[in-house]
Amino acid sequence: MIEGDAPTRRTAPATLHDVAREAGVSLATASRSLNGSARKVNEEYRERVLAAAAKLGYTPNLSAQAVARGTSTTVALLVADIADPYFSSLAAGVVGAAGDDRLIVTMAETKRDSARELELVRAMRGQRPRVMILAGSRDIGDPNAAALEAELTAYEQTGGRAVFVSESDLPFRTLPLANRAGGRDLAVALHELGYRRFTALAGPETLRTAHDRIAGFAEGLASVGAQLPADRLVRSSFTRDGGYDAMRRLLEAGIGDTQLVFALNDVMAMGAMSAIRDAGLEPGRDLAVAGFDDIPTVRDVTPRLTSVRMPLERIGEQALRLALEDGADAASARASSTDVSTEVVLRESTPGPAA
Amino acid sequence: MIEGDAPTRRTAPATLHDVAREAGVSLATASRSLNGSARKVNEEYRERVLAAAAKLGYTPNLSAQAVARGTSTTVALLVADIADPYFSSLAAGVVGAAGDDRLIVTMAETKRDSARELELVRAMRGQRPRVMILAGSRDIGDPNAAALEAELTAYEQTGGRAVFVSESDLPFRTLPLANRAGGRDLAVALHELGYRRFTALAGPETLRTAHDRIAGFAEGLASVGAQLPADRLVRSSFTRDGGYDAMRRLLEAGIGDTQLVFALNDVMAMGAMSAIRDAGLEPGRDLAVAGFDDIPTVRDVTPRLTSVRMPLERIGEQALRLALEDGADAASARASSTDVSTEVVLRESTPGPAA
DNA sequence: CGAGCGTGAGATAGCGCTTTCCCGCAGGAT
DNA sequence: ATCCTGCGGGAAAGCGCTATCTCACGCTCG
Repeated sequence: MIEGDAPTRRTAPATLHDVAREAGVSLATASRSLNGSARKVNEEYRERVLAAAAKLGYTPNLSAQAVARGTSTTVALLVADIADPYFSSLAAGVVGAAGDDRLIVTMAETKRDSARELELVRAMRGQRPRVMILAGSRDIGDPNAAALEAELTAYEQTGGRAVFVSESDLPFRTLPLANRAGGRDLAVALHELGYRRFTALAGPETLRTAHDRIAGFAEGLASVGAQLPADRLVRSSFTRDGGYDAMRRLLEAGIGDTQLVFALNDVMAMGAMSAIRDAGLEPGRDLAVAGFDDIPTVRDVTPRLTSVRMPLERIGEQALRLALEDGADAASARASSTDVSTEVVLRESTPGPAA
Repeated sequence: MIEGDAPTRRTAPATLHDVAREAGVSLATASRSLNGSARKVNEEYRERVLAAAAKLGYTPNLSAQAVARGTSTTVALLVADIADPYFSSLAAGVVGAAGDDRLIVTMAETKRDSARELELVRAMRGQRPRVMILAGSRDIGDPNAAALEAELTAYEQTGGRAVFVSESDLPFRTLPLANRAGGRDLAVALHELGYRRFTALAGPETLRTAHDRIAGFAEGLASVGAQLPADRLVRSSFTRDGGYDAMRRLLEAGIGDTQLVFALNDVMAMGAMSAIRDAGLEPGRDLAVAGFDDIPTVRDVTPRLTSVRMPLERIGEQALRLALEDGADAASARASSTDVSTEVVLRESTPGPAA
């Protein structure tokens, strides 16, 4: 047999069949030995199978298992932007929790486009994932909402479980985030520090998360007799550059008597601080800034940023748990939001107004 | 038929079989219509099938396709820590590029543990991914290296493609990162600014990436007649907290005549800057700081951080491209590193030594 | 001492697909 | 007219598994 010294050729991966033959047992026995089925198998056989599997470097074909079993071990995760610390922390939580349950997570980016999101949901359905976690925020009045609902309803009818992180109007399991309460608490805390006149750097008007945070903030101010006038809102995109840009425009238009700028999330706040500096002012001293989310890096910016802590990794874990836990109808299945409650963290970016 | 008003029950997803029946054609025809096989199918039949598929909300079962075709459309991505901006940017690049090719990416975290990494590679092999991207840095003298090599060799023999991002000693496709050259350029640039006495905040001694950056930095200094004494190296973990901690220890021990601290990556640098501030000093003015990677947030810290730009998203894309492109033997298959070349970005954290 | 039974290994029927292979049916060449 | 060819639909054989079913074997029990 002159195969020469040709390099080892491409071979098909070892199959269960190969293992069974190598061990001299039936396919059924091999399968039972390697995955701990309900049935018992003779210890001697079991060892033979295990040895054969190790020898051949056998790894069960997950796809085949999924087909045969009719269930997969996949978790599908949809985020707006992976590079955004908010989503990457959340993803870390999901991936971590999934690993504990030996689930595999597949991930895709919606890029904040609901049409794209819809398309992705369709595509991911093909994986027959056990759960699907939608972490991008919802748009109010999203024209694709109905289609998305239909798609997810179909998905759930076929045994899947959809979970939204943060409020949605859709009838699926939801991990509510305390955006509103957080906004409220922040407003009260800032008021207590002595701040009275605020301007908000808001995300797109339709973004549910942005809406809730602003609404909460306004409520909080109202509760202490202050207010956030409607003209004190600058709209932009929900990103770092959006924050920078909004702040720049605000400064150009004149900040009036604003004492504190509330950016609706930390990355926007960081952009805003840079814009403030680029205008020759000192954030914190000349103009206070507050953010939202408390992403890790806000501890390392100067001045350290006041924010509302969202336990992002934990939220990711909880989202998966919520999806996995059985029973209860979707409507009532909202995680106890105490688990993911927020907390205002006051730092140097809000030193209190000049005396 | 009295089904009552029972809520719609859980049903199995529509199968290709259902679609074929609905359309009144054979399974084969349905399959051919929905996936554009080599064979043509009568336009009228095709439309009937497409209509039936739409009506039933059919989505092809990817697992079944993978089993039948013998190939998957999965990309497996291994990173050290998803929440780390370095890896999340890289992941964004991979996910983006994968989306263009209609590939699905599954993701796992090694937590910088090579034993865990090995285990994950094994597990992911079960998915029969088309490519596997290992993005965590290699350890020099990693005791699991041989086992990893064996595992990946087996993987490639069965038709998969493994790619390392950044240098490894293992014989697989590699996307080399210009860690050494970047370190060299940085050293020269800093020297040119007038800095002469440096201390490095290094990652673990065994981390290949850290090693290369330091080595390049030392080389760069040597090339201009300066040097980095061996006792000017503080070891710690490769994270933000590692940077903070190393800097704290350095300050406690006394920084001597050090003019500039070179943190081996940006998150460490950010930690270090916080440590400097917590010690009552002003980064940039009292002690210059330089980082590496140029992650997005370094534009927003104060002072803005001097760094070496690594086009992370692009690197992620390239890694996938490299994995996908066929031909050539693994050894020679290294991406042209010009595509992912680095660039020193001087900013305010290195204003030049006091005159 | 034979019927009944639990045990556990093996054969086999799927799971939802793809992809041969087979065949009947035009249409062109002879 | 006859033969061959190309075309395209359908039957069916897998793909790598799991789970049901079958069945031989060694027991216990009356």
